[in-house]
Amino acid sequence: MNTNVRVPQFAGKECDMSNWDAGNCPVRDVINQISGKWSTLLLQALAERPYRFGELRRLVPDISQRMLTQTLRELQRDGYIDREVFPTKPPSVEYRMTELGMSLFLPLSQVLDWANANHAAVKAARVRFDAEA
Amino acid sequence: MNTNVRVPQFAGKECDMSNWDAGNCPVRDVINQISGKWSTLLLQALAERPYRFGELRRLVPDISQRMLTQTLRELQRDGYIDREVFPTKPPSVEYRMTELGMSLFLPLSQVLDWANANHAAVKAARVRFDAEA
DNA sequence: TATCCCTAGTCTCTTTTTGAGAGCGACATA
DNA sequence: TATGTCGCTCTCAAAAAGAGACTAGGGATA
Repeated sequence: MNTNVRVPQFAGKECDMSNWDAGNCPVRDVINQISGKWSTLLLQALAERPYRFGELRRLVPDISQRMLTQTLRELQRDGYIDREVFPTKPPSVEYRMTELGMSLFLPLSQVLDWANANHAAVKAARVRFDAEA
Repeated sequence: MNTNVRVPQFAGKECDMSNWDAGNCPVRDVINQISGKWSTLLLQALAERPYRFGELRRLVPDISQRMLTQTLRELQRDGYIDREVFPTKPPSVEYRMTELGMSLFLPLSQVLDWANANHAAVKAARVRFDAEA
């Protein structure tokens, strides 16, 4: 076993590459949850204001109920959102972001901004790649 | 069709929620690619220095060759990394980050830093959630 | 009164994605 | 001769995701 593993720098901090296996790496443990297909989308919505289940479903038209429930539960489990049930006649459930979720969304929104700003460049790269292949 | 859709703010910019379906949303188009299980991990590695295929495989022990090849191709297609083949006797292939990739990694590394810093809080939230369930 | 719809899910079934592992071809080492 | 190295690709099994039916209890509609 190699103990002299390279230690890459990013943003001034170290990341121990000797434990990049799933179990030990904090980054992977956190990122794997929020890197799902729907997670960032829901975080983006809930960062703006609280939403109810059905509202989120209509907001993201191509998510299935199954994945919406599941993704919300995972985000709740990791402490990014809260789930509040109101015992109205058709029962209603509201999801809202926590402090932790907001603190995550701060850097995350920078990435979303980057995506907006550089979408054209990415699309151009795809065209180039597909042309020469 | 509802044209008066709420427009959430994040980081001072607008995101048109009326096209949150997969085809039209720039954010989803960009994010969906880099939100794979392995993408951020490989970007993180290649942000530090160029790596060869086998090096990456050893660095991320639990990735399959299939997913490593596939994820690298996708990152290459979107213009984040370059692939250079050296016709040595056992052929060697080097992957290195592009300018575009580096510009993405700038905000992305902020999220990775957040993950490092808040791993404990996330784990605590999980324990709390699992206890009351 | 019978029928429908609303809510926030769960359950089942099918399709897509991922993982585990073999094979490849040319050359180096033991 | 046998085995290992390189960067893949291929096949088959397992896991994850998507589509859609079903639930309960009350309110509105016909």
